Amino acid sequence: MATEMSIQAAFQEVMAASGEIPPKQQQVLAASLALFAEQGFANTTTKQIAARAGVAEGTVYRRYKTKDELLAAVLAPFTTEVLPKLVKEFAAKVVRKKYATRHALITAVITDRLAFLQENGQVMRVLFTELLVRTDLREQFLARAVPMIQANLYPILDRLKANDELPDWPNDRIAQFMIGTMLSQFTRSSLTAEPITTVGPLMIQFLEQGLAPTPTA
Amino acid sequence: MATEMSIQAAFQEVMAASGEIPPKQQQVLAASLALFAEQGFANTTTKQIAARAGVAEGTVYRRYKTKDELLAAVLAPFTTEVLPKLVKEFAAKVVRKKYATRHALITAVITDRLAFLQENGQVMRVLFTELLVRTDLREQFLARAVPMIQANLYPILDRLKANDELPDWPNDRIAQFMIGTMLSQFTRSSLTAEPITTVGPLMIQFLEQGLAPTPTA
DNA sequence: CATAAATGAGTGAGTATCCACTCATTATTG
DNA sequence: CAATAATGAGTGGATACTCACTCATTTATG
Repeated sequence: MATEMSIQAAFQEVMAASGEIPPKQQQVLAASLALFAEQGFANTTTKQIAARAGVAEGTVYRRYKTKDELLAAVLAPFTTEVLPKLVKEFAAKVVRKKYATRHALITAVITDRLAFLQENGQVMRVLFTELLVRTDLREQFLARAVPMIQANLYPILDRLKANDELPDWPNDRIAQFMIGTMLSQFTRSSLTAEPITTVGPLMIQFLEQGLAPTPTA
Repeated sequence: MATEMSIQAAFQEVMAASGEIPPKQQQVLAASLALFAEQGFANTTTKQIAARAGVAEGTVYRRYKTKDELLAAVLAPFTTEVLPKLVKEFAAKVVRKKYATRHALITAVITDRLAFLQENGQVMRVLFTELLVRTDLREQFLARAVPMIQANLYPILDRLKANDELPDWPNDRIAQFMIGTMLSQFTRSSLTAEPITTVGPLMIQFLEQGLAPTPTA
């Protein structure tokens, strides 16, 4: 399952970091993630989690004392491990290859990040849904994600602007257009279960044109 | 409150349609909508609804026999009354004014629909959140919304394509880019509580460029 | 090496709480 | 006074969470 790859990896890291996590606890985490993604957090019972994990209900509470802690445990590796790593890897790659053109940047962003979205579809969905409803989680997430994007993406945008490869719009708007376009496609794909890859080329073209610098420079 | 205008209007229609709805029932509907938007459906209790509506808990169940019916009652007018009317009004306006250019169309869409999104922010949010989690609701909604868009927006797109004002992309992709761009801005605005109007001009420019026809025609 | 002690993951029946929903009773309206 | 609306205490079922106990594995001891 390509779907679980990245998160599996994240769980591995957490395991390695904080000693051993026994296999049943991993099953609990995996079952929680799957059920939260399918039904939403609030509609999932600890009984269901135990059943899908093939575990007694008490086991669910062994390591994580509340259902909310379970949600945090499922989401945390994503924001603290996966997301930073992938943003930085991406930035490093872009910088290394010295993408000079808008086309190169956007192509890289789209292909790379679409794959990322698809691989982490489950967590993305849980995160997204809960962010809409939980004020605290939202603030916490934004406090992490926004600076990360500012530090890694904005310099690249500035460079391209200087080279007249991007219009002189605020960085957050440019980022918004890029991220928004991708997320809207991701949402649609994940709801209709259609493969997201087919949309790639058109998105690239759309973004490339949309983010063309205005001649009034 | 500009926020409640359109929905208030929709509730009015439903009232007129199916006899009288006593004022306390309207308070119940309004309270439900507000709480669902703030906390999500699953995290809202009927006790909370009664409290906010200034009503006894039994009153909540007077007209709507289950909590799910209450959700349906809050959402239904949106999809069956507000949305169709606004789509058709929009299409009629566009056709009447005979927008020949991409710029005119997009400007009209953005200004019009952004105002619409903002006015119906609460319902939009509830609908959006629940669509992510409830399969049945999703199918039901798509079965209504998709044909509506196809019938009203696609012909306009086709005409513009014929006039070389739009690229020869599938209509659903073009619609996706437009709707996605707006929704992403709406989501951001509604989460950060920043006014959405400030983004309008940039969105228009971005979409206009992004949807420019490719010279390879 | 054999035995005892300690550890801690796992269990599942049990509990306190919460919540959607009911209904007998009371207030309101025409 | 009839009919409808509103009330709020009450109910059953579900759900998050607990706890006394088991048992396999690891560690200490003579």
